[in-house]
Amino acid sequence: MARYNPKETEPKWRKAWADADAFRAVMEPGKPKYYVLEMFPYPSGRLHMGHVRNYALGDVIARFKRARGFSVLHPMGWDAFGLPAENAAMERGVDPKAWTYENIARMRAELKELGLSIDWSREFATCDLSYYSKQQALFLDLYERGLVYRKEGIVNWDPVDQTVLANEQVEDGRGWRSGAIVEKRKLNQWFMRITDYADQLTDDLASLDRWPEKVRVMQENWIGRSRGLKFSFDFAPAAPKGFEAGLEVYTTRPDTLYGASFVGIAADHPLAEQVALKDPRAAAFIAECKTGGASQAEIDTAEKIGFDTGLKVTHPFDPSWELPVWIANFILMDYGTGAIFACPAHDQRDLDFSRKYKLPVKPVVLPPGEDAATFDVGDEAYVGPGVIYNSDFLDGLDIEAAKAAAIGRIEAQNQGEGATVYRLRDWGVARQRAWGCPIPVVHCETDGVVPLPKSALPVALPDDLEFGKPGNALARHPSWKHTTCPQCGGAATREVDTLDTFVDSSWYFARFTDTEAAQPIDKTAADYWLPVDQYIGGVEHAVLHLLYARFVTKALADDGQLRVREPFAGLFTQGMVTHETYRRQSGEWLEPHEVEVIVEGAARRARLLDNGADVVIGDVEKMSKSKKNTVAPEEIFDVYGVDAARLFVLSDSPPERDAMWSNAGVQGAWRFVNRVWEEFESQPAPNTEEAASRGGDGEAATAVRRATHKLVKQVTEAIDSFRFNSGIARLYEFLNLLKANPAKGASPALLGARTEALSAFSRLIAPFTPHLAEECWVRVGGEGLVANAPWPGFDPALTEDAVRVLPVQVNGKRRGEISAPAGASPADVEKIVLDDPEIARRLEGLTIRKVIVVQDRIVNIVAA
RNA sequence: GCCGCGAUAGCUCAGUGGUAGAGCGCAUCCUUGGUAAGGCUGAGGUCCAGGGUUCGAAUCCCUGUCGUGGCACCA
Repeated sequence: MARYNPKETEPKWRKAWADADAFRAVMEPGKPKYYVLEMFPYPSGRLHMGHVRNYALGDVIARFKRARGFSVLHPMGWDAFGLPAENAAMERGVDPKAWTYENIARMRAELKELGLSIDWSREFATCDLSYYSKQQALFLDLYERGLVYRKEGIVNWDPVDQTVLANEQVEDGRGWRSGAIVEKRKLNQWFMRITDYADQLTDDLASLDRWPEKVRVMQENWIGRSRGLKFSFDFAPAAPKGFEAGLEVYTTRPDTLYGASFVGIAADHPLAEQVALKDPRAAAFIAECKTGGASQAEIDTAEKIGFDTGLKVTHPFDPSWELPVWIANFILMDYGTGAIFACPAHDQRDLDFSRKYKLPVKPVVLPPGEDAATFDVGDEAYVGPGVIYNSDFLDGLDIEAAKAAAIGRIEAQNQGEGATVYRLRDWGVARQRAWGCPIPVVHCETDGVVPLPKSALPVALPDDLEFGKPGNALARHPSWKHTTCPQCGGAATREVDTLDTFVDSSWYFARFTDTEAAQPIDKTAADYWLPVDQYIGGVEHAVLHLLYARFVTKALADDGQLRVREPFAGLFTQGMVTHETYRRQSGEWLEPHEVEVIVEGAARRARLLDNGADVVIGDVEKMSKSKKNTVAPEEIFDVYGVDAARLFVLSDSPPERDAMWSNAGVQGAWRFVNRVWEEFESQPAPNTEEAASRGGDGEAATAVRRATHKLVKQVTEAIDSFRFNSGIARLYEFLNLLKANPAKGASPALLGARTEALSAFSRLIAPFTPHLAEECWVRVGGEGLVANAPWPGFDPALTEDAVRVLPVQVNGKRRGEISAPAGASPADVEKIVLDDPEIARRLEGLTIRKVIVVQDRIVNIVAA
């Protein structure tokens, strides 16, 4: 008997799919559509196990939906602009474009080896002129709608990558790629008005019922909508210059206004700067605030410090009540108005500050059950519910009513109004990099910033960029930027900034619906295919990419270019692929293939393959180059075949959790592949006589038939609910059942049942191990490709057993079992139970209080 | 600090009110012309802890412990 040979069969079937053009997506009116998309890869040049898992997961869905009769779109492309290409150019003197396209070629070959059901005719890279020129047209559309603008602003500057970063790209005060401490710089910058959509982006999260709750919460927190009151304090006696209108503050707790203790402003507030001009001590204090570290740990532990400006403001509800104005280091200029009123009794930060500087602390919210005469806050601010007191006209109200009343009074006094404030800032989209989509705008001495007309597109990148030194190679190109102004015809220079690569990825899913269209987006194709029914990728994009894509989709919908207002109806965030780590005694990391793991009973140890030296087995961690705990997919494909690798990453754990790669695990999957093939080979080739005898009686045949129908049901449900690992577990079990009912010596009835079973089985494994499935499908006499075969159905009647074995409990303890027909009435079952001699023996001397029969499940007798 | 998630066999995980399961690993035995293999059989579990609801709890509720992810001086 021939061992299953993936090296022969796998390429053969990939060729068969390509020859048949099996995965071309076609718009078919009257047929339900399904758009499956995995987050497209950055062409780093190497496929890693994370990719294998991501694309295998998507492929299961795509193949399953195809078999279920959907018209499926499952495309692939490349997120190809970005810094790594420029870094490679700088380090190795290669051309970023050539480097990128070579990487794409290599990764495409590796991806194709995975046997994915992808429509490769739609492939594109974001660095293709045919893509980014369309993006330039979209940029102009958004510019025209006022959603793109330019302003001087303080930006995050990454000194290592020499570029501006969006807020979302700064983590703990460091650049998300370089890890360098981010500096604040004042620059002219391009922004997209994502804040215009802050409300929609928050509200529409509720409609994304097939998104993980976790991601929705993260986006909601990121947008950070809060409702409160903006109002101005009047100065007493006289306002400083420029503040005649008062000092504007924002609060979410207007109900606690009578607990006010002081007013605080950020160190970089304009008023603080003005005070510093006259008072050197204030200037020194502000300088001190700026020396604090940027990392989260430093911010957390930073002590609250303040400086009394000597200025006073009057309380809005009592002109005779004066409050001091302090500069405080814990107030942020870029949130709200950069100024607050402090109510220490009900805000921990204000309380810490007030205790330190001996400022008054007056509680105004009385917790339930406390006595107004004795209640006091110690060192812990009270932020819970309660009744307002010590607060004049607000006394006796609950918190929500008091908020409304206070806002009403402020509005009546014309001192301010209820306001909604967001944490979200506008999206800075310009990058000072050459390997990106050029911004289609020129700078003219006469006309200023002038967008190009669409007829002047595309603005192509030059092919002869010099990457010898850091900085923007586009800016220092000798001729590229020199052009003429489309308005006055005079000399002008091109914008040398390029777009953030997150712009590239915020509409690519729409381009996939028609990659040939002259317009950026073909309305007919987009209306047919969008939204993406199932989007799959890493949770690390929960905020950045997924928020930008939602914003751009809404903006394009408002521009009439898209019908959908949300791009991704379903989102699945898969876990990472992890692996054990290994180190020498000296602490150096070791690659898995340098190590031999030895199992001794329950214990495991490891040694170096070279010289047998002891190796320390470390924690299981995400595969990473730095810890050397990676396994190259190519090497696995070579040894075990693609199907075994796919099967293992899919079977190991639930898709949303981390999957631990292990050699033993992939070997197990490989053994399964072989055992499956063995089972198909042991079955006599189908002929009409046997096909006619399908079904029939005989206990084994019936058992196999029932198990088959149950299996179809279980696997179908498992795939539908993204529990691929448990679907595969059922397939493992089922194979064991087939082995227990072998073809050798089987009755015609059993052979028939086996034929039915194997036919279903070959289709059920197709989403997971597509090559093996094709081979099995041929063996079982299937017509055409299993990739085109319909999903097996099941007979619900056959998924249930006719006779049930019911456990019998006495007082909750299992005391025996009885057999009863499925669906037997409680009275009938009770009779069977009470007639059972073993049960009767257990009940001797006891009085039966109650008999509980759960149909087809269990019987419990309560007795004393 | 706030919001999640998890804890079930040695490992990775199913099981969401009704007899505690799978794969891998481990052990015994068989096969030694599927052989960097295959097969039979088996051992192995206070379902994290405590309390509650229930005839009945791994499952529902409460409290706690440990691990893990995200957010965070956001007024």
